[in-house]
Amino acid sequence: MDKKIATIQDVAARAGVSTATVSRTLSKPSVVAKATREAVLAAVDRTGYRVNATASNLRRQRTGSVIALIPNLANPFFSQILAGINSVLHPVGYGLLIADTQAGPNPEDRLSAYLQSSMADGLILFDGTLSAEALKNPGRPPVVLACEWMDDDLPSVRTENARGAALAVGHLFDMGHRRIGHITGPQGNVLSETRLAGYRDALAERGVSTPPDWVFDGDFSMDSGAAAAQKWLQLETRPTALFCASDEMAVGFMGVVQHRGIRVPEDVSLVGFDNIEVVGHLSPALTTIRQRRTQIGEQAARLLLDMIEAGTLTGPSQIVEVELICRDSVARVPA
Amino acid sequence: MDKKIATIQDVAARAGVSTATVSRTLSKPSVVAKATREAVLAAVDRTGYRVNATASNLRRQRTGSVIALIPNLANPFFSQILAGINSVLHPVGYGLLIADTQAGPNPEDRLSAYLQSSMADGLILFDGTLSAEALKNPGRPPVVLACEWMDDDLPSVRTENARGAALAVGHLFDMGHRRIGHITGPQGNVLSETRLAGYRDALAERGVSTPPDWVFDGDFSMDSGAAAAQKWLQLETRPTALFCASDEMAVGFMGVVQHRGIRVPEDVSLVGFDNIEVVGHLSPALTTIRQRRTQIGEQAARLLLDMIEAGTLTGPSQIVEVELICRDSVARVPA
DNA sequence: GAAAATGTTGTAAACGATTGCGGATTTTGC
DNA sequence: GCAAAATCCGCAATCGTTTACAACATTTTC
Repeated sequence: MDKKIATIQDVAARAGVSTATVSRTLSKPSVVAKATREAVLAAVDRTGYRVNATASNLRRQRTGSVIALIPNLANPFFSQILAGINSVLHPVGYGLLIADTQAGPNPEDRLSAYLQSSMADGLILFDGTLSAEALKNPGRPPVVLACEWMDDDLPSVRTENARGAALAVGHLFDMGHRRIGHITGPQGNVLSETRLAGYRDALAERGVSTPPDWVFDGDFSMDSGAAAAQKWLQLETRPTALFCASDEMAVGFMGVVQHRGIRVPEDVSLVGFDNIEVVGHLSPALTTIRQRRTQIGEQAARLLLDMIEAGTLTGPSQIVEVELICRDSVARVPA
Repeated sequence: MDKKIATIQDVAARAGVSTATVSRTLSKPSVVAKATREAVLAAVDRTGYRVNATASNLRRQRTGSVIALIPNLANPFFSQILAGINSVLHPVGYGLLIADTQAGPNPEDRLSAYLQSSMADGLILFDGTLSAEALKNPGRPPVVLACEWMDDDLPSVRTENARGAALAVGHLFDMGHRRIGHITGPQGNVLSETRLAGYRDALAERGVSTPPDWVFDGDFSMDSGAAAAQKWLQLETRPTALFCASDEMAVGFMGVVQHRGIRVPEDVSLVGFDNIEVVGHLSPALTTIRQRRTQIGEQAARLLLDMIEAGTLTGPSQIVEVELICRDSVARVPA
């Protein structure tokens, strides 16, 4: 059939009009007369023409895609966010390119490269630790930060981290717990620090004080949750409840303590953060703070599109709500 | 500083050469004289020039990206594969576009759209149920199937599904189990069917027969594993062991039976499939069949690149090895 | 020392679309 | 019935590269 892929010229010839008219029929149908429009559409149909995105993008001085820069692609936390991003990008004709910042040697250089590469009309950045010089360059494409954020005034979409921590700790307190520990995220990460601060504030507010060795260093990974469990086991007086800065760490923690025969929640209560899918299927199902990942992705994409459209480098940061999901990993402590 | 983004013209002017020479310096440095080369590179440096990918792609009749078509982006199973794909694509200058096939209304049309969209030089398809007419079109870009495969002779990269099933069932048999059930993947899916067949063959080979209600319909999701558990609970004579066609279903199953106070593996043994990260942290840690997801991604990407390079629509299908990972979810049955 | 081979660079034509401008043609207003 | 306005469409330039071809200079070969 189609020996070659049809170009706009072929369509124009077939419909007996100029390429300009074909182009207009496809992009602004209202300006072309009904009869011609139909002729053109018929020709498009018969030739199986699809506009060549590359040529179109070149002429329109854009790329038609945005890049999501993710610290670690293998982390399932991001997949749902990507789905959210894609769901808004695709309908308006943008493609989603993905790249992991931590895969290569020096992440900052790679960010710079992406910023200048003219490969995308905008970026969504999931790694707040990156702060390339290139972000200062006024000629760069728009960037929005998702989840994390930076001191600079880059627009961002993030969740109510402090409130999430407060909800978690408050819930434990309300259930009678007074010995409440915490497993942190990686040092230097804004998420970790905000959640840690939220934990401290919530305790202080209620007049509860805790020894320093009840906060365990983690890095959001299951392994680090497991490591925290080892430390917890060695404590002479253990906290009766833990607020974990990520669900994954809660899973890691629960895995090792259960393996030791310790019961959750009877012997230790746990609250996670994120509400990743698996934690609802554990036994016990994990009580956690829900982050609406799809919504984060959607809002970040929408914000970025607006910025691209408006040709601006700034925009309104957005906060998405968290929610406490009560399941079975928290026990009431008898007074 | 840089008021406008520099073009190849700017560089040429600055270096006092033609644009052709600049282009050559950047792509085939060997053909330009050392002195000119250095002058050009210096000019590139001073102007901060980066080649405009869109223009380059247009001229070279390519797009510089490949699309990964994934049934469900929110499924963490794929993220590691994507990481693998990206790790081979990125170094050679290809971008990775992602799209989910099941997001919109009619997946087949969307596949066709992607095939014709001239948005990518090739596709990696993770959904073997799609069989668009467009695949017949000789003008389409190369496609490789990953994980799944089709009756057509599309090249594919997949794991040893049958052998995986055989390993799982064999292990259960060796541990003394004779009442072995199965939770299947979605109907009509090649993976489901191959694993189911592998399960049946392994049993037949050992002269074990099982009633039909010991194979439970699932769809790879945790929820379906949980549903299978409900059915299993209602059986009057229950299998003492289950081979689950996915880890996620094993997790779902384990969640509900443990919730009912049934012990794994003392009361029921489980073997999963995939070795997703979380199952190593459960209590008990899940015995499973490992699929090398990163490797699948890498090989699929490499295969596709070769096909793009060679301009062919076919290529050598590849099988990647599986491995039995013994953990704590299988108990020995006393003779 | 002429002819041939080799090496280096520039000229200019693509690649396939979009769009400002202006010329026809039709409609509207009076 | 005629000028003005509106509508529709084509011409041709343009986006930023790459690359066939030709031109010229320099060596090599015999």
